[in-house]
Amino acid sequence: MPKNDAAAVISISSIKAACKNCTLQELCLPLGLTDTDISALDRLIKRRRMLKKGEMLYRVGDPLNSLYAIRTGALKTTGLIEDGRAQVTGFYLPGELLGIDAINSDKHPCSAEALESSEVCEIPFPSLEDLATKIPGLQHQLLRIMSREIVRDAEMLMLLGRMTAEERLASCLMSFSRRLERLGGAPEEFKLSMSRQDLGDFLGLALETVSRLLSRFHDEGLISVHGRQISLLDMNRLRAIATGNSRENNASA
Amino acid sequence: MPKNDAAAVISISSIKAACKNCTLQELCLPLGLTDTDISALDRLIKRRRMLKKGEMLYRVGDPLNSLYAIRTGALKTTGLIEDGRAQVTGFYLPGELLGIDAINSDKHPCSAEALESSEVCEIPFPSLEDLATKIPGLQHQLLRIMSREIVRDAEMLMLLGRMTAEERLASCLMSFSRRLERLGGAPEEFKLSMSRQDLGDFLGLALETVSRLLSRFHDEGLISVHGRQISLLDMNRLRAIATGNSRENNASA
DNA sequence: CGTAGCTTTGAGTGTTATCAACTCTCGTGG
DNA sequence: CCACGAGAGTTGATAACACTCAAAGCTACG
Repeated sequence: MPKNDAAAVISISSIKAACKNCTLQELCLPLGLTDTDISALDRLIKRRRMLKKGEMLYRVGDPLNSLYAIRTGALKTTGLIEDGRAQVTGFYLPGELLGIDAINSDKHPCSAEALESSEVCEIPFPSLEDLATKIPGLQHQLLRIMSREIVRDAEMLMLLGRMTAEERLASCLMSFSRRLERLGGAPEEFKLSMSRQDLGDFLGLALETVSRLLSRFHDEGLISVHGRQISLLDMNRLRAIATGNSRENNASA
Repeated sequence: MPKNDAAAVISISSIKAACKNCTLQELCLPLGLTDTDISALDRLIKRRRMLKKGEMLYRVGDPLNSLYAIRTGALKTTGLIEDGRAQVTGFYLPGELLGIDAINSDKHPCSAEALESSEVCEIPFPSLEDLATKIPGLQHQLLRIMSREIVRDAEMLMLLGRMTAEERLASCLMSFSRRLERLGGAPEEFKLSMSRQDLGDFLGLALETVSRLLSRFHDEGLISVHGRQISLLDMNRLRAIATGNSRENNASA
């Protein structure tokens, strides 16, 4: 059975413990640190935690104890409005850091749920903060990661505020592609780990709209869709749509 | 003439230089620092910079040299999509920190423009980072501010993704009210420093929609609008609208 | 006091949500 | 091994909310 949840996103061979041996090192916290610094960071990592699909890593209101670096799998974070409406605030892939939005109030302002079997590194926050004062490079890396999150959120604001449904979906597909490529995967072939509903809740669209759009992109030869398996067939046109560069020469069938 | 641009947002009497004497201390970077620590921080602040209405503090792509703490006035940050569409990614009031989204790439990913005459403290970032390694409290405060920004962005994501135009505007008004109150101003009476266009570009709405909605809120007795002068007359109902708690008992006139 | 920009208001349109039915997929148990 | 059922996804019809275009009123500044 080559069909493996975790492998769908990226296959990582080194299950060895230490950050030192982790393929994700270049994306994660230790980027740019010396070997001795990484060892110090290593000692902090409390344990690796396995999550099954649907399992919650933390919930809204939980106290902030640790940040989580994703090793394998995929998670989503969700905020809540009282009435049924849900907003998915983000999808998180290996090498990305979860929980930094809790630093402000010492409580998690959103919930994090595994979209597939996932493995995360738990990093006790007080220890991390303490270590960061001793290792300037680590502090800088922490600030950079938080800043990147802010930039990414700002991009989402742009997306939700000013883009059409078509542009949002194209944007989202390109984003997955880019991030997967960074992880060493094929940038034009991947399996979505989230439902159409999740995708819609992320993009501010009804799940039906997501479905219709995927079908349309498929019909137009931009992508190929088989359930959650996606192939990007025409990245250039997709990119053009995502960046709004297809508003005049719009070849809408 | 009591009508003063800066005073419209908040009247600050202490124009004295040091953070030590700054009314905004409790909102800004020095929060929770000891006197000696604040003095150290003080020595960093390069100069206070005055901005006229419409003046740019920095533009997309400018290298990150400093962060900016707002003393008086108000600014907006804007991202850009090629074709005319603009997204206002945030409005910034006194006590708030500008530029932290540039840490990730050492370049400003958005532009910042003064909405009225404003005064900002310029904080050279490398020095700040350096000092933060020496003062754990400062590092923590920096992380907290960045985390707060992430939380606020996530709230905007919710707003843009799942809220109706009505809810967005109510939300926005309540946000201004809350932030102004924190600054010591009256929470139900304020003057918007931005145009309907800016408001629309922030909320993901057409300026006409913003205008219509303000008129409707006015007619319904929720607020009073005279140009940019706003009074919140029924905060409770406004809050209910903002949080989506008025979806059944909707008293649309 | 005139002009330019901002704001309001109106009419018509379009994109996307909603409601609804049907199909597909996959896992479970007979 | 096949049938069944539940959840996920697709597709269609209809309607609403917010956009666009347009014109007139207002404000503020030179």
